Parts: sequence; C-alpha cells; structure tokens
Amino acid sequence: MKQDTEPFDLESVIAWLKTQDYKVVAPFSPRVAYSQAPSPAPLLKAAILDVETTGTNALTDQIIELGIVIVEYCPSTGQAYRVLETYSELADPGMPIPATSTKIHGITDEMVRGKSFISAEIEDLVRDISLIIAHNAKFDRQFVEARFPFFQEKAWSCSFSQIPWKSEGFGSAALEHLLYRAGFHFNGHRAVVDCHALLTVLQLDLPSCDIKAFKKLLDTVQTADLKIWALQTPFESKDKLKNRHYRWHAEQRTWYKSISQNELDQEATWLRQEVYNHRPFQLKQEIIDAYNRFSNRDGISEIVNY
DNA sequence: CGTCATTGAGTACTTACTTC
DNA sequence: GAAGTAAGTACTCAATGACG
Repeated sequence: MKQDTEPFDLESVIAWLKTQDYKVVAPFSPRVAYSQAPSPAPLLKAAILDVETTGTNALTDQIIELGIVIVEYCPSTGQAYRVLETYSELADPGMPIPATSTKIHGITDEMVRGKSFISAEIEDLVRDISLIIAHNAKFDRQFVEARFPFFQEKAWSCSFSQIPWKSEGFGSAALEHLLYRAGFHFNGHRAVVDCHALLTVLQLDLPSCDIKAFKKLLDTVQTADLKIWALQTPFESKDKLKNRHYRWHAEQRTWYKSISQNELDQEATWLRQEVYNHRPFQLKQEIIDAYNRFSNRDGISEIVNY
C-alpha cells in the first residue's frame, strides 16, 4: 500500500515541538522570491558567487564549479526581492580532482568530463552587476579573477569578514552554522546551493542593531579603508607602534596599519606627537575599497608628506 | 676559565577561524 | 593538506654578570 500523505499533520507537529522549546530545523531549499512588498527605494542587483575548486591554492588549483545567483535588493533595508537569474556550471580543470577536495564537494572527474565555462556567457550575466558577494571573498575572488579577468573591475564584498557575526551572537561565521541559525540544514558545498544559502543567511536580522545582515554588509562595503605605512620611524617608537596595533613589515622594514579614512587626521596627529617628535614625516597610503579589497593585485599607493 | 641564570630581541610555532 | 588574520606562547641566540 502506497503512502501518499503524511501520517500526521506536519505543521501542527512542528508548532507543538516549538511550544516544547524544541528547535525545528527544516531542510533547505532555494527560494526565488523573498518579498512581494513595495520597496522604499529603487532596487539594485547583486551577484552572489561561489566556486568549488580542486584545492585551496589559487595559483595551482582550478575552479571546477561556478555558481552565481543574481538577486534584486533594496539598498536602504537590505531586503532581498526576486532572484532574477541563476548560473551553475561545471568545468574540467585539466587535472585530476584530488580525493580530499571531492570529499568536500562531491564533484568527481566523471562529473566534469567534457564540461567547460563559457566566459562570454558569464561576462554577460554580470555586466550590469556592480556588487559581488561571496562568503570568504578572499578565497573566491582570487580564483575567479585568475580565470575571468573581468571580475577585477567589480566591487566585492565578503559576508564572512565584513559582517560581525561573532559579536552579534552567532557562535560561528561558517555558512552551515549561519544557515542553521536561520532555521535550515543543508548538504552544502555545491556552488549554486551555497549561493542560495548565503542569500537566506543575509536576510537574518542582527540583534544589536536590528538591521539585516545584508544591510550591514552594504554599509561596510561603502566605507573605504586606508592602509598606511609609517616611513622612517625611530627605533625607540616601536613599542608605541606595536601597542597601537601597527604591524611590522619585515621586507619593507616599516610599520603599517589599516584604518578607516576618517581616522586619518587623528592618526597623523598621534604619529606626529608620539613617533616623529613633531618633525616632518612621510606616510605611504593606499586606499582599500570594494574594488581592490580581497584582490591579489597590487594597489596604487602614494607617499604623502606631513 | 667554566657554568649558570637573566635579559632582550627576534623568530617561530600554536591556536582558532574560514574557504576548497 | 594552503593561506590569511591575530593574538598568544615558546623558543633561540647572544650578551652580560655572578660565582667558584
């Protein structure tokens, strides 16, 4: 005898479990729409991107799967609206896929045989997309830029490092854990599923500021940082620099630090007083914004006299 | 002189995260 | 397994001084 329906009412069982303080975690399935409500601001489009690779070294390993989800969102609230397009493709890396990698994502040599990315297709897909989002963008950006140079021109953001998950009470910033906190479990590590999972996670509210994680990410993306190298610092100021979280660059033999742009004035004042003893000094400065952050390319720096 | 402990600087490892 | 970040711990090295 075939069982067509549940032998009980699933919805009421879940509702009852919740009253008993159980946490119900549902199987994750991608959504195509997150809100039907009118948006307070014109919608923009972002691309959520994830790669599966043969390993972790961007110089020697290859992308074997690329997933992209194009979503429209409200820039003032971080509310996601419709998923407009999805891209999911495998590609033969031209090398055997190590067993350790297959163990993570389940992708085998068999599965990629004869497959390849059509670069122009991907370029078309992201042509009018200004923001790329990845979980641990440092990882994905290196791989993607090496394979598809047009991604160098994009603004990138990282949902792992640019959202303060830990201080917002999420025990771990791993995608699987965050999705669990959103009420879902999944067998992750396939590119496009991870993208959908990330989108779901980005719709979580951050308790302390009562805004969506997506909105927090958008705010962080807007702010440029400044990497400064304090040139020719006197030896005896090393402890002061260290205490102020400067770090020693052994090759260049300089102390350096990342600050936000609006901290520059007070940083220069501190350096003048505490390090350079009111003498003229020079800083090498490089602007770090969404266009060069997480990229391997060398940024453009300038030397500024103070 | 030989041995041992101390000191400071610098290096190197360890741990804890994430991504594959 | 790699690699980045960051903080912390451990180790090494050379110099120094006390001591017998």
